[in-house]
Amino acid sequence: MRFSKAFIPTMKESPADAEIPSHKLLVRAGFIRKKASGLYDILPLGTMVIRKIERIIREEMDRAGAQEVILPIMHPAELWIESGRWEVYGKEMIKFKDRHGRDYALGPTAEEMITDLVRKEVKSYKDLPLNLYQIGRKFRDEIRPRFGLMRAREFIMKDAYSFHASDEDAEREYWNMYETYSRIFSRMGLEFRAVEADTGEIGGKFSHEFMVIADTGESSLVFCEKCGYAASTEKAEQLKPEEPKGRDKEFKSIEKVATPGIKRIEEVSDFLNVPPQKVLKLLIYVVDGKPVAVAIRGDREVEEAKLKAVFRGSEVRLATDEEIEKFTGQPKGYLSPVGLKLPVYADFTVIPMVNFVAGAGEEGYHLINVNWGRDFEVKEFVDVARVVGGDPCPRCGSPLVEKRGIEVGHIFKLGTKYSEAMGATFVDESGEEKPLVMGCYGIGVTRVMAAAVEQNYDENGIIWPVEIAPFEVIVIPVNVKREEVMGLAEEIYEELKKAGVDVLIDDRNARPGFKFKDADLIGIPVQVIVGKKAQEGIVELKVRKTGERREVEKSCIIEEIHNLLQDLR
RNA sequence: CGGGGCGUGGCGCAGCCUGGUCAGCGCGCUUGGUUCGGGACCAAGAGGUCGGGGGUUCAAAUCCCCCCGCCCCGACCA
Repeated sequence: MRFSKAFIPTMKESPADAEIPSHKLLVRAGFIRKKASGLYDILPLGTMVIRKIERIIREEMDRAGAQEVILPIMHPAELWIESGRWEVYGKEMIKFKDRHGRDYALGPTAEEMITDLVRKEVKSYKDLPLNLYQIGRKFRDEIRPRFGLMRAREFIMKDAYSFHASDEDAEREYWNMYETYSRIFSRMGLEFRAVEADTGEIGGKFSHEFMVIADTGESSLVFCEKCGYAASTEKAEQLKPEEPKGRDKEFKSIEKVATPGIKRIEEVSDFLNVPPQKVLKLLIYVVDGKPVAVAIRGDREVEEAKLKAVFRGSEVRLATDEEIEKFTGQPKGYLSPVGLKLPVYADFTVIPMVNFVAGAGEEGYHLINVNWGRDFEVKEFVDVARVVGGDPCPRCGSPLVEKRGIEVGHIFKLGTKYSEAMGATFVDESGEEKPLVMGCYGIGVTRVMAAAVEQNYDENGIIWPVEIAPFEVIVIPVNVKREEVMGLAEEIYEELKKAGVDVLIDDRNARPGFKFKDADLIGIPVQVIVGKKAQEGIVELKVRKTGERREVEKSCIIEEIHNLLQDLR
């Protein structure tokens, strides 16, 4: 590709509406342009990156035994009504009517579409298992699209769906996809973690999110460097502490102290001069309309996703002030587990607590030297606290590391949710009709592009991993008017092309500094600078990532570049 | 949806409070020339319904009303 002919509109300044690095840089470097909120044009460079990402995904999915299909983007409403999701998916789905008044949606995901296809064609266990995938556009009318490609309303996704005769086989495929995804993201040169994820209403342990590690990530995760445990903080478990032996021997007598106007944990902690870890926080939640009292150590936070899982609720929220009064008869800010009308569920963090502070159940007073078991009963110890970095690993006890991540992939064992709703059945070996067992597996292709930038950039621009870089090499003739410079540059360019290297030549009649800036900005991994020593047949190789430069004699350029690219992979 | 901010040539912005001499700057673009290893310089140019509509006024980018678009934030006192 010749830069002079290519559509690569770079710019010096970041667009005013871009916030995060990937958004700014992808726009500045000419990979994308915004069309409207959450909608982007993907320019030639961006398209090249997307194609490379897709190619890796295709190769690995095919290798794993999946087969590619292309399903309509327009989804007939009937299928969504059948699965019960027409209403549930609600506002996020873009719905419209055709000229006959029939309802359709632009597909946000394709469980219904694929299940419909498979239920019509698959009748016997002999046709199973089956894993079908597609790479295409998805539409989600997000409440608030943001961060460029990170949360767009139209995006490219690879979605795969597998069908099985048994739970065991679905599980086997789940782990097959787990391995496949790990290979895919490794090949892309990304630092990632597969974390145990919250499974929402479906339940079970079979859901992993693949997170690209980046400070700007929307979700947080913890992992153990020793045993490999990794989980989203929406899911991460706590190591259950032992109840200290003889803790009752330490019990002091409970006392009521005046704490006028002191409500918040920090205020209480300051006022009574005790660390927040010695204060009990009591929260009233409403789980599917019913009040639940949850006690937790004062410095910790409740992870609502975990709470939801523990109480198997579909809707969890904090109680309002009025509800608190109604449910407990106590004033907000001074809630006490002692004498509480509701059963107290206590987080694991409460187990080791002794002689702690709690509200007194009346305005302006707290209790000190409170002890569970003596002063109030704990109905059950539950694991609802949000795990943070430094907490012990639930598997091996080593300290966990906490990082932020961008979710680029998600694998899920669906079970029979859709097959039952939509009557997708098969006949097994004994002639019995059963629902198909399903799994689904997604990768956000456009998001991978953004995440790769988010993880790989510096003050000068993007630094693409070789495997997904739009070009592997850029040849920069420093002065296109000097024959020996241009001649050598062209020669190298042709040779690299012949050698199968993706190469761009910056044949623009521009000053060198300008070209260097652009080359850094668009992030091509290896730069070949043809300049001063062209006459002697010597060029300079520069590695974008490290800034390392070395002079190379013309005859060994191809070999040197191959080695460099190999090292960078 | 609630809260905040923004909308002025392709991009980044100033001007708005205190209406008039306010259509401006930098970058980019065109032409000519000089330059040529880290976003050059000189000269001459082109390019704008000041988001849209309505209103106030002798006069509106500027004040008022409505609409549209874009960005950011949105639980954790129990």
